[in-house]
Amino acid sequence: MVETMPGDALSGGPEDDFLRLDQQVCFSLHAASRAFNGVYRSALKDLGLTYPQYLAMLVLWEHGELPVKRIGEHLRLDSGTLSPLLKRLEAAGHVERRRSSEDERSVTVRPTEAGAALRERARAVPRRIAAATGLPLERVRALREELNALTAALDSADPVAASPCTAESD
Amino acid sequence: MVETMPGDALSGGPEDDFLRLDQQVCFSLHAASRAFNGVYRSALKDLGLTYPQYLAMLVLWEHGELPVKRIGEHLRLDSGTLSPLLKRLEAAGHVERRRSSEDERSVTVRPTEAGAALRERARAVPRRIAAATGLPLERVRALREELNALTAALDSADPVAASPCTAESD
DNA sequence: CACGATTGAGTTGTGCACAACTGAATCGCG
DNA sequence: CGCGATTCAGTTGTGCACAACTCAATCGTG
Repeated sequence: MVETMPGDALSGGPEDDFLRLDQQVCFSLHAASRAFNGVYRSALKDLGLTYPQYLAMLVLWEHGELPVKRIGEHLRLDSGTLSPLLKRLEAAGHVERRRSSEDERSVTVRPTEAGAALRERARAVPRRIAAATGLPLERVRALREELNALTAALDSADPVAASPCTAESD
Repeated sequence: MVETMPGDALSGGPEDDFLRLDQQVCFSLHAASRAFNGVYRSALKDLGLTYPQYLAMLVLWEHGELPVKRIGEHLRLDSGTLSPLLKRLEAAGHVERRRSSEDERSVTVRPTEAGAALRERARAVPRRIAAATGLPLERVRALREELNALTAALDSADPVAASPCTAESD
């Protein structure tokens, strides 16, 4: 019977280095994302928003009024995630949803007055987050660029998750 | 009645730049994490593992046998997340759980033979992921370092999410 | 030894993410 | 015009993440 002990001869190949390195990258990303989420959780508690709800409000504050579809494009989320999220934002009085009269399939979302007022209170949030990162702004900017490039690469490499028409079909 | 139009005079302050930049950083991280998840979803489909389950198996493959507590320390996850995840891994026949005889509170988890065998098939995964990132290994390593530093900073800045004894109490 | 505090795993409830699907509205081509 | 294909929002089901909690085992100190 073969014992698969850690550090054994069985796990000495370069494949395992790959495995280990790889694990670090994706896991670091995963952990950093959750750590950010935790800090936002604290920062947003006063506003009664979760982090994804905050992202949705950012989009709406910036664009004023958008169909669900457009919000999804900004956040890279589909209706399966957005519909319940927006319903919760509506229940909390932050947004208003109504069917478009031009296209009855579409639902237009926009901040209520209370939702717009919330923006003022949200102004304090980014400062807290920036302080928590402990990084200079340039560093943050560089990191952002790299992550965006990485996301684009991953999306285009994964024909399932990416937009169906992204891959060249010629 | 005040219209809060996008790009209006109301949103011209430096606060909004902060808001916008901030949104980019955390959101980029969030999006990259989800993009990674999507690629792993494809790569792990054959193995019948989700991405978090894969992470747990990586830890177990490396260490051979661990109590739930230790797995949680490696992955930065608590029992609320791990317990159901490990039960699913057990139901799939990948791991075995049993109460420690030394400390009846503790549950020791280790790969079954089938779970250990799965490792061989998992060796193909990192290559696929590395290819999908389209980044050279050095770049990946640098990114990992930065993300780890960021996570550490965020954890220490958030007294709730971090270890209760992290903050100095003197 | 006794008893309060702590530790470890598990459960419950909420919310996010995503695949797969439904159903209605719209589009487009014959 | 008519009818199949597409688009959009929403629903369902599964799984992860986390807060708050339960409960039993263990520890520490008197």
